[in-house]
Amino acid sequence: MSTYLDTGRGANRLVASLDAAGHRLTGPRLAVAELVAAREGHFTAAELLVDADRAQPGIGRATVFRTLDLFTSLGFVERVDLPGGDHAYVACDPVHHHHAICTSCGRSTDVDDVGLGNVLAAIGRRSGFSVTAHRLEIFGLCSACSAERP
Amino acid sequence: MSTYLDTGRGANRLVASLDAAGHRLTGPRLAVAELVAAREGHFTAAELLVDADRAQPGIGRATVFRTLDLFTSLGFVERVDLPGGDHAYVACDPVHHHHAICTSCGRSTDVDDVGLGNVLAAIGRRSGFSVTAHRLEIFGLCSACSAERP
DNA sequence: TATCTAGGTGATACTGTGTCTCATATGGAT
DNA sequence: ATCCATATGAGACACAGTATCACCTAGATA
Repeated sequence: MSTYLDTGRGANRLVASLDAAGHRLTGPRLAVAELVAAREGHFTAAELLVDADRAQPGIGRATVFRTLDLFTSLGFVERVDLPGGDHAYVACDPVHHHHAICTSCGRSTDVDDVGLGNVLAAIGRRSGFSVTAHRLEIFGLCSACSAERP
Repeated sequence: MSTYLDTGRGANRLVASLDAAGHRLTGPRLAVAELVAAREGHFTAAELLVDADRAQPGIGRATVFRTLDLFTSLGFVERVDLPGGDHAYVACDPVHHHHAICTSCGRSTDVDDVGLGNVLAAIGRRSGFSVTAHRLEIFGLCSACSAERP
């Protein structure tokens, strides 16, 4: 779970990032940042829209999507595709990593590349494919949930 | 690239699969199967709809989607998510594997699990996560395209 | 071969996500 | 305090995918 979008200490990072990329720090952006940070695990655009409307009535639908896009491009949020094919978003650290998504509670854990690089290199060697990007999503039960239902 | 949906020899497999699962072999299904097999690499639903309308005018939009769903559940087709976030489909073998998608020509190559199992096991061990499913998509240049533009 | 029926189809309307446009508002540089 | 590029909100739009429902047909049965 990320802390990069938390209000307080974490917000500094967001502000710095927006600033560095020449984006303004606006009310709606802060509001969306707080809503995203408040969410445990992944959420759909629809859920966030409901949140946004409750937290700050009058915030535009387009603005929420735009902000989500912006945060995605800054790496604070990532789009994931659930096993069912639905789209969702998760707050995360702006460094390369992957998500392990709990199918029970919905929370996501960031995991690093533990050896995946080698796997991709092996694939490239075998197939002549020159790998430039990849996406790995992992689904299962987080430690808390698998303890609960063994 | 798969041969499972090819007409001729490959169609046997499709027929057998439909039959085994208690599905009928109908005209529209064969037509869609041929269109999918004729496509090199991934394609969007929209593209297939255009194809379908050209190949067999009168074929219903819903039928194409239904057939795509059916083939997906049989494993002959898989949904992939392009880097841009768009959905696409690819014809493929009905065994567990991953796709390496060429960002230049769009063709996809099936790759097997070369060591990914170990990676997932390592992730599980580290994080206490009990992995039940995963999705790996690889993007880059296929051998032909990377030879062309070095 | 004729009959029967569960499963499949096409037409159409609908839902939901995400985008576009454009007039208005505002952050933050000066 | 002023100014203007950037951001916003409203609402129309585009598109993917689903639901419904009357009709049709593959293929099992007799």
